[in-house]
Amino acid sequence: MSEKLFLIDGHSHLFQAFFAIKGLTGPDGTPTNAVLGFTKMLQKLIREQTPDYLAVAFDVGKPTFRHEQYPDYKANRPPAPPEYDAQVPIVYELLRAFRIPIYTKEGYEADDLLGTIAKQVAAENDGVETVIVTSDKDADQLLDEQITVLNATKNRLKTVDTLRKEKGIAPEQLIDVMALAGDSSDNVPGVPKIGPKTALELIHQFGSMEAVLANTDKIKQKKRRENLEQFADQARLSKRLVTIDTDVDLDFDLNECRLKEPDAEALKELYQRLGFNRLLSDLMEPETEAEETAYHTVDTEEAFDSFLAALKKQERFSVDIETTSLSPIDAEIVGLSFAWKEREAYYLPIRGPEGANLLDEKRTLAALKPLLEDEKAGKIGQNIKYDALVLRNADIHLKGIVFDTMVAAYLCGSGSRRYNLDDLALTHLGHRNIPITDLIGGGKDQKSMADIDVAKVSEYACEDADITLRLANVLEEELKGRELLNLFHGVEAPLISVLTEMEWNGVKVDVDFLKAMSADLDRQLQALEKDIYEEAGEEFNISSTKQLGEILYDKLGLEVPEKRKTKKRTQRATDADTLQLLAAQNDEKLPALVIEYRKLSKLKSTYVDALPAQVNARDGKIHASFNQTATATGRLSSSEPNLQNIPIKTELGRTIRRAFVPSGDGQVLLTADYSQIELRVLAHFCGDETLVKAFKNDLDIHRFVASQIFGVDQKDVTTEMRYRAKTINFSVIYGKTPFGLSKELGVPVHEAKQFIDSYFDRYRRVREFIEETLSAARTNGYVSTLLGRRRYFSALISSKPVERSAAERAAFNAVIQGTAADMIKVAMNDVYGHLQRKEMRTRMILQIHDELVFEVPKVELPEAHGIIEKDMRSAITLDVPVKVNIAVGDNWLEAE
DNA sequence: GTGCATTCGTA
DNA sequence: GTACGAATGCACA
Repeated sequence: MSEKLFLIDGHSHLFQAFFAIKGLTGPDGTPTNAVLGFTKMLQKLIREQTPDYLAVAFDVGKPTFRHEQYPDYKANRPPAPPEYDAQVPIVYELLRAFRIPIYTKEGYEADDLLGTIAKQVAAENDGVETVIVTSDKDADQLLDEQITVLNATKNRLKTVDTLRKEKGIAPEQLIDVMALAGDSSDNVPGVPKIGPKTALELIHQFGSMEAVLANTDKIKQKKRRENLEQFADQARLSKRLVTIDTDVDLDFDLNECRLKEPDAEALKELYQRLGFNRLLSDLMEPETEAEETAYHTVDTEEAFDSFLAALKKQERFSVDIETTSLSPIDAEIVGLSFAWKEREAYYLPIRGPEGANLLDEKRTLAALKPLLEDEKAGKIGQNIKYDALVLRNADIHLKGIVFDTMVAAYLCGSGSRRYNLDDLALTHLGHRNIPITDLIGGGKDQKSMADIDVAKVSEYACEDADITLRLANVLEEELKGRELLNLFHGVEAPLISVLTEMEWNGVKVDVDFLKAMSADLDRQLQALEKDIYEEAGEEFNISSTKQLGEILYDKLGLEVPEKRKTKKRTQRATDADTLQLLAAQNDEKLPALVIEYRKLSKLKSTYVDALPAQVNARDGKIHASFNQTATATGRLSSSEPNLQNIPIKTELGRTIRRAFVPSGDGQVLLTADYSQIELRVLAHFCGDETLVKAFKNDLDIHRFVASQIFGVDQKDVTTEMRYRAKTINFSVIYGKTPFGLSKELGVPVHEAKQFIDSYFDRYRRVREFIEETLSAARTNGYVSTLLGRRRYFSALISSKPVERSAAERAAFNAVIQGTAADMIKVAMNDVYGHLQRKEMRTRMILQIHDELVFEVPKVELPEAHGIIEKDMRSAITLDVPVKVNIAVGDNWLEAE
């Protein structure tokens, strides 16, 4: 078992704490905020990381060797505030009380000392791993097999591997990247026009800075090449500045750093003086376990056998899986925890540090598989879709999902939008969990759970299973009280398995097609960029709304169109509508060019370049997340990437859909979308005879409404009339105001008001239904969808008209949008069930609010078509017919 | 680095 | 006017 040395960059943490905590002083008025933050960090580090050795390094404010090379080094740093300086000696005192050695050396920064110590320890002590604790990313250059870098505030551990994964380079190459890019906060010059991204690209391409500088002839971009040639020496200087000196002449003794018990008396005295009462009381009496729990680690075959026998007897149990990754598709199982009785739980360790007692992965999973796949054994989880996906990776199809605390809490609709276990435990159980970040950190490069001490993971995992179980019991009652049990057990819980399967399936993407498209867009963008600079008379960042505004309104002197300030009124608007106006009102070509530029760069950055980066290397597919607890109305959302906003409205944009293809030979894509679902829902709810009849007769609803409000025959409806009717139809669903409609249609407000009035005159029931809905909502405090999904509102009775109207619009819309969401969710469950029972190979791969996309083996096409159409149409019976349009093609573009 | 603001893609 | 998520720039610490 190797030993661990933790080397802390003192100022890095002290400074962070200084800004993170505000206005804290001791009894005598001395500022103590930074000291408190530092102390907490230190305690947490000692508690959770169990260092064997610990040392802290500080900068001393004297000029360093870097200043000698480059007097402007860090010249733009404002001096530290006096409240900060005053706390440095206190931290020295604190560290002495903790009996932790402090290292400083004139002329050097803390980084240099940490680097020197780390490399020295690595060279001289085989068994000692060094962890550098800092939030300064410069330290990443020190990474090697025995040296890692920990950000203690974020609890994120960097290793050679994570650096390679993240940036695709080795630690020493990082120096070159930083040298080329420079660093504005340290005033390292770098090479002009080369930022971190470009620098990384160059190093990828050439391997090192010197190689870049020697091969500038291979660089296409003129300006970039010139800069690299002209500023080569500046790059070399930058490299000297950013390189951490690992060869400082320093008296270092590892033995001095061995962690000792703190000097309790000195610490007590210090805490007292600083007024750290909480820490003081912790020091006096150890924390008492508030709740008696029985958490067990099952780490032998015998223990597992009796555990499994007990588990089999349970009607329902909670399950939680610890893994090595947040992304289920590449997660490896670290362990599983189970609970069926409150305050009791079991943890099955599968992976752990060297030497830990573990269960065999294959045998354990094989033994659990029948039970996990047994529909009759009820599974309870927190975000159990994640666990289901992890198990799916191990070829276990989790069945019998009866409760998900995250989904239940979402349905109960606190509107909090945060449904993580820790918050739920706090609000529903008054229990404070061990935060996961305490164990493995947060963010995207978390420390691997597999490297954490099994006993610790066990405690954490058992708590999770236990808390999940206890939460389920509480939330089930809450659902009941809100009459949400049917919606939960009938729709949302079954949907979890459907979403699991959909995410697991993923969607195949033609990367080559997108790559070609990217190159094409790139050429067009470069040409546009050139034209724009010419029109503007200077180069600027076109993507910066601020800079663009300055060019348009200040330099070119264009007049700001009326009502064209941005929402928060911080700037003058430059959105597409505004630019369109500017183009129409002025002689300048610039606005139109910028519109075009924006269009292309949006497509390129958001889709054409972003999608290939999301493709999973193992199967060439994108596995987006379909989130069940993200929206206020009951819709799903999609993320990483969002596959619910793939372009369709413009010719160029929609060609992106050509890249979405079936994953196997002999398959096609099938799309099935609800026609006018929200208007049908509206017609159903309000029961307006005319509207209902129009749908029963399968009329073009916009044309029909146009003929009625403009008083002409349907055959005489012009394109313009239909367009206006369509806009009004949508306005109704979104909560109409004459003002908004006038803007949308480009007609005067009074005219827009006339449209709305004549709409409501014609469809009286719609107006009445809106009034009834809002009246009930004011009484109840919530609105309900057809299946009883609720959304709560408080602003409906606000005395501020702006707030009140906004709430009214959202409330009414939530009924319509939410009911449509209910319908497609039911349809998804039904279709999935049917496909499964018939053992078909047709797979659901996407949901876009009113549309489902499947990949279908051609031989199954007729049957799949029939099932999908029927299940979608009959998901919920309305008083109007439900229409489903189905199309088939070799890719998503052709299947529309 | 984080969070806000702006913009823009979808239903 | 409803409901989202992502990319970008930029000010903030």
